[in-house]
Amino acid sequence: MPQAGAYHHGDLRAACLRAARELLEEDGSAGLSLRAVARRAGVSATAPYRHYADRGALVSSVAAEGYRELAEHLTTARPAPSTPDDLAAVATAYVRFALDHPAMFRVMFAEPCDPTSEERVAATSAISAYVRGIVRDAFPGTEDTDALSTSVWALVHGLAFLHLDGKLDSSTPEAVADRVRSSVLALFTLSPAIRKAAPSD
Amino acid sequence: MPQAGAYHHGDLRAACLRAARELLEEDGSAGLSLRAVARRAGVSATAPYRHYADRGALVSSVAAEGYRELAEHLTTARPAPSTPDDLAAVATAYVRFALDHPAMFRVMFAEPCDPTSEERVAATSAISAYVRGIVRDAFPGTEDTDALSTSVWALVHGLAFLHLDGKLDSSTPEAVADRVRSSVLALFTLSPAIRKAAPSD
DNA sequence: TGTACATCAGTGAACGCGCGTTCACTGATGTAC
DNA sequence: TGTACATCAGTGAACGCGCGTTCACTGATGTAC
Repeated sequence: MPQAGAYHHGDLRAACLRAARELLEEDGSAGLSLRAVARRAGVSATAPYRHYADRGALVSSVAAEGYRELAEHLTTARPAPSTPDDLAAVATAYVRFALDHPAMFRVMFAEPCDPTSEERVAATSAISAYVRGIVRDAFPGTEDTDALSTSVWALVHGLAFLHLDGKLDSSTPEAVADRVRSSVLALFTLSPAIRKAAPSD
Repeated sequence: MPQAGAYHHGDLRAACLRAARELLEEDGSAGLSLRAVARRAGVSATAPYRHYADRGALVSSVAAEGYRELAEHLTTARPAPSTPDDLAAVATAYVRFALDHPAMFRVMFAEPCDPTSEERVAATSAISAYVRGIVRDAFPGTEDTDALSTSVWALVHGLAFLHLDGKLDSSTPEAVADRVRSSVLALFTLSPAIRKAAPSD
């Protein structure tokens, strides 16, 4: 019996993923094309069809890999986050990832591809579970952890895209980090004004 | 002297914008192509070049129009927002706009086009000024209004994209509205837990 | 008022491009006897 | 161990597509005298 995928090329499936990654790193505004991936992998334009049903399947795989890398990047930043401060650090890491890998980030989120791909769904829900975990640890008294987790993810995700799309200045890493940090913390230090303005909500 | 743009076609510049809008409304996942716009406007493929330097210029104009519409949509939702509750309503309107006009929203934010276009810059800063205004009114005691405004915008923007990209369920308008509402408010009702967890921040 | 001219919005053919996907194929690898 | 066969990864030509942009042009409109 063959070692999985060790026929002619070696392992074209993995090689395609690697090639796709390289292309995305090299051109931050690139779209991902099957042909370009094949070219980069040193293989005919149609070879990838032996491993991916169509372009969408490749994109989904690349995206799934991106989610895993993002998750890893976040846990590296703070292995056991448990305070608002840790949360801010993780938020910064998220935005940093987006800015350091813009094309990949767009493939992960902006590329319209099969939203039911198992790999993608699993990878995405891993991220939201991760965020939920941090929020639970950082704010143990919270009633609706799910709502708060969504808020946090959305806040950070929005910061990532606003920077990525040039709506917020991202010329230096420090400026970005400061903004992310202060944005995250600003929401958490609002309390006095809020409680006065909306006592019944 | 001619009435501005009233030569052969009437006003092709405006007709192109209208055509672009129609195309974006009809196909929510459409990219915007010069040729498709020309076709829809009933004009040869090259006619738009009399009015736009290139594709990017058209896209910038369309995006600018989108920003203006978004702003209008928000002020219609709450003409004089001044409470956290108003803020939640405006947030919901923002996300609703994104979901009702997905292709337009992507052109406005995800389409890589000239970020220095005067029209675009003006329209974008109008939005951020608007958000800042609400935040100032809703939370008069806030120290760093800019940071808080950025947070609010990012939160809402992130919610818009996470829904748009299928990371959050958007099957019914009510579900979306509830989630946006509770996400926005969750951040504002966090205070007790936060202050306990991060007294020195 | 009428004519000659300049302007310039819109045309249509053509360019070269990269794309996703199909198809019949080839040739290396693995398998049965 | 050796041979015949089946499998299947990768090939290469071809399809039809839509795109952005160029160019020399045409013909309607506006202007000067």
